[in-house]
Amino acid sequence: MVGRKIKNMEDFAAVSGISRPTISKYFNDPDSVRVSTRHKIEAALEKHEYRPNIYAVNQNRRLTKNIGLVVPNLTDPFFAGIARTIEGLIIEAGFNPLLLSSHGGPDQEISNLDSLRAIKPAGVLLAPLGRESLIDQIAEFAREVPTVLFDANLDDIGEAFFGSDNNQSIGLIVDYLCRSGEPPTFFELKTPINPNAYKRRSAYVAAMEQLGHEPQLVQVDGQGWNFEEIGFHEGKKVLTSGQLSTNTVLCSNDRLAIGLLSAAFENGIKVGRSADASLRIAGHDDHPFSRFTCPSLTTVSQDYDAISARSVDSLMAMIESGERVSSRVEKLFDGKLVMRGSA
Amino acid sequence: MVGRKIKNMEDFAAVSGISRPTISKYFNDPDSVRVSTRHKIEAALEKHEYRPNIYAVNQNRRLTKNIGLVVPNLTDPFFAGIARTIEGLIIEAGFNPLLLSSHGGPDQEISNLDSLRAIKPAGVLLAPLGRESLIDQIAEFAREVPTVLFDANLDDIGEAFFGSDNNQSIGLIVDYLCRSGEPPTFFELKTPINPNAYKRRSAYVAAMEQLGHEPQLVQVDGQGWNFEEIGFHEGKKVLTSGQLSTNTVLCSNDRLAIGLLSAAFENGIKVGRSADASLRIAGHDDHPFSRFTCPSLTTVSQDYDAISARSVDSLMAMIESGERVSSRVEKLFDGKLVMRGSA
DNA sequence: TCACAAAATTTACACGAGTAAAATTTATGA
DNA sequence: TCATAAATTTTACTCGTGTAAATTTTGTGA
Repeated sequence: MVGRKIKNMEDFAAVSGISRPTISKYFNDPDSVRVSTRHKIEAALEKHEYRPNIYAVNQNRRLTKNIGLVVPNLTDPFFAGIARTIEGLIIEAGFNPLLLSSHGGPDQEISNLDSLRAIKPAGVLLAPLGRESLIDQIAEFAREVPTVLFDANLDDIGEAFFGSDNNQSIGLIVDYLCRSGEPPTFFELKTPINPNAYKRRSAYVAAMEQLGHEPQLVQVDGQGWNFEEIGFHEGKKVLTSGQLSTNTVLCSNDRLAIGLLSAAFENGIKVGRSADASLRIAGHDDHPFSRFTCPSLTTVSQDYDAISARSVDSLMAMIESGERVSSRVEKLFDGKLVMRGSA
Repeated sequence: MVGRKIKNMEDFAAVSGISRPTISKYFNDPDSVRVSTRHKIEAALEKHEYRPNIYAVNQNRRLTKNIGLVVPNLTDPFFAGIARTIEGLIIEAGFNPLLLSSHGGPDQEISNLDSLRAIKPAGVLLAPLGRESLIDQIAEFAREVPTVLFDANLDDIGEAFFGSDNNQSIGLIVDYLCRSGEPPTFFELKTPINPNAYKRRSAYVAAMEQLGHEPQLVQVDGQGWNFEEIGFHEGKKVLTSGQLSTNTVLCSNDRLAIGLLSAAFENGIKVGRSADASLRIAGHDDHPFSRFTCPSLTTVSQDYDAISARSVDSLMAMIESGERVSSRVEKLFDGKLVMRGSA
């Protein structure tokens, strides 16, 4: 350890015997300097501990190494999981992820984008709220900053969208439910926030019709993101009022199903596929918790590894090429049936 | 809208008819300039849309307005909830929160602190992993940056710690369980990651002894943060092997309890406080999900509004005074009994 | 109206890097 | 060994803002 402390690149250049701009080059790409030089720098680095000042670096770079990652609601373990996966991919690609949650609110969503703007990110991965999103402002942001949407689509916003094929996945589970018992009633919110919910609704209707069954929609009231609560309260009403024309319920998402399962339990209704059960309940998403419901929840898992990977890849491609895509890419991934105890 | 675009403070100073340094003063504290000046600036701001470049600002400020917020695991809705609350408080205080999750890994925890170092934060709020945390490195960080610990304590690290009084809360629920039925067996991990778990263990032992009962510990194997999984698998073994000497189980945390409830259900064991139930299960933390387990989980809620508020307040006080505290503060908050169906 | 202290503003320089263009060094082939 | 091209390094200037010190303006009281 040398006496004098390294405060900036100048100091570090001095102790390593190399000029400052060369050091700068090294930090931007270690392979861009001569090997002998690189070794000298790395030797000095081991002795002196120096890291370029992030703020000074980013002030002058045309593009920062920051990537914004905005999810609608981190309190939902489903999004927490995706966020974690994507964070890892961003770091792997040599960038710096900045995770922001919209906490279910459109104002927070915009405020998140504003924070990101200030940070001059190289790109942004955005899972929008959906129906409540302030479309115009998001569109404007996406025009300024390379943006890729995932999970929920907004028409023509961003350079690409990656999500689940609700037609395929709902078709899959409707098919399974019909084969294995009575055709399902669809349990959902009357006015969902998430565009996927609308797609799932029509996918359900289409799948039922194709199988020759009449679609049955049970649409309950409820606002916000506390789906378990809604599933529980409204589910209780539904279960006691005899609104169900069959013994099978397909919920628009797992969180509603978790609430409904809880309601069924409290009402002494036995759920499952065994002979003595009087109700089957299925969900969609393979929420981290659905393994541990009572009974465990039959559902469809989204291929969010693929969604994450493609979203990050596509953003990286844009950033590296420095060009916006000519035509917007939309790619939907298949879900997989996860058979468990509840249906 | 004027023709020429505002690129920097210089430009903005020109169009507003004020010198640049005065503008700078204004952005640091609008009340530090003469009222007439402030009005001029604000009028110009409405016309011209200008925001100081974050990087240039932070390069020169001794202290940034950034506050790091590190939680052990964002995938756990409990921490996601706290994080959200704390984020709000930080923003309210006029700072900029940066949320990082250690994802249950000590290396990630250190790497998070390293990222924060690079950002030169005014302060950091850290909920450490606990036993696995790389103590020395965290201690070193806390010496460099004003740090307040919450949720889990590490001896003598940081300027303050705010958490739950496990003695009080475990005492509360042990007391309740003993009054209302058979004394509880304590279900926990053999080698927990979280220091709170150790405190809860000894709090349980103390509470039982005080009530004249013999403590019964069931300590299961299991690593990592997938507590539901551990509770489920190990719980199954415990339930079938007759290790329980009473019909009541107190779990070290709700996530274990959720797994155990699931195991009980699969084994056809009826849980609850009704006459026909053969097992009572209670947890600790009031996890967001414990309302929706089957039956709903009796537990103890942590006062994390208080924990969040005090943590932020205490960090702000340090930042504003610019001094480290002379003696480390530790404050524990009481939990509240949440009576539900399971016990 | 004037003197004077207090407050606000301006001047001037600093911060810690990126990066074109110029200068130097290195590698290549005869 | 030398000329030459290619690669690397250095010189010199730039980015957008903070801030101490110097200057100017403002408000107050006589």
